[in-house]
Amino acid sequence: MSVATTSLQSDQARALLKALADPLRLRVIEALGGGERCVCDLTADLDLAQSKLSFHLKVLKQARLLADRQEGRWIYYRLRPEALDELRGWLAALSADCRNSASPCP
Amino acid sequence: MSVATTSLQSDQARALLKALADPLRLRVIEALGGGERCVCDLTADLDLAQSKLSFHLKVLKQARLLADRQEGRWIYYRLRPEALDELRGWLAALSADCRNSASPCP
DNA sequence: CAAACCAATCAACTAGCGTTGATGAATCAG
DNA sequence: CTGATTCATCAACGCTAGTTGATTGGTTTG
Repeated sequence: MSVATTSLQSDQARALLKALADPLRLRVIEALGGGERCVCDLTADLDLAQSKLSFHLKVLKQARLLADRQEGRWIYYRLRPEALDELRGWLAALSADCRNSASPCP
Repeated sequence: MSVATTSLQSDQARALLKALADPLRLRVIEALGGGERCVCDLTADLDLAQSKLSFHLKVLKQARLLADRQEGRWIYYRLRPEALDELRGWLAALSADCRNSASPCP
């Protein structure tokens, strides 16, 4: 299954990369690496101001790296592995064809 | 083969992600996806101010995404596929364990 | 040698991103 | 209904990263 979902456009890849390229967001991502968590848990575990966490969750969600669901007054976030896999595919395509030598300049 | 070179530290991953998460640098990366190029070629192809390109090449080189070599007065840059592969490994590890459901909050 | 060329570096400026603290919206308990 | 809880949103601020134009260093050519 999963024949490497047709590789990302570079703009989409860039959006994912940008969303991941923040230390705090990476901590969030890794905290969710073990499975779904609610915001209050994340706030406590990562020792973050609530509005700060909320801001970064929004960024990650807009990049479609996270999905969320509401249950009562709690909101649970989870990683979307498909997004990570798409990015992996994009990286794989990139590293495939870069071993050629240069056409000499002069 | 390649048992996924022991996965990156998250700090190292972050450095790679940050270096990649810039539109101009992505254009450089993709321009080098086809093989080694000299700076003057890149400047022309990407239609960039020389100092601007130089700045971004430096960032990419410091992140060890690029390597360079000098030949006369030209300097050739090339992609380091190992860096991309390390990042891919890191992403793979991340997407492996994130399908658990939450421990309910209340 | 001097002149031309390639690329890196620097200082000054700008803008976008993340932070902070307060406020608002939605849900639930009493 | 009232008050408490959970999370999102907002405006103001500060900082860092990228841009710009000029200069410097190093190499080749005449």
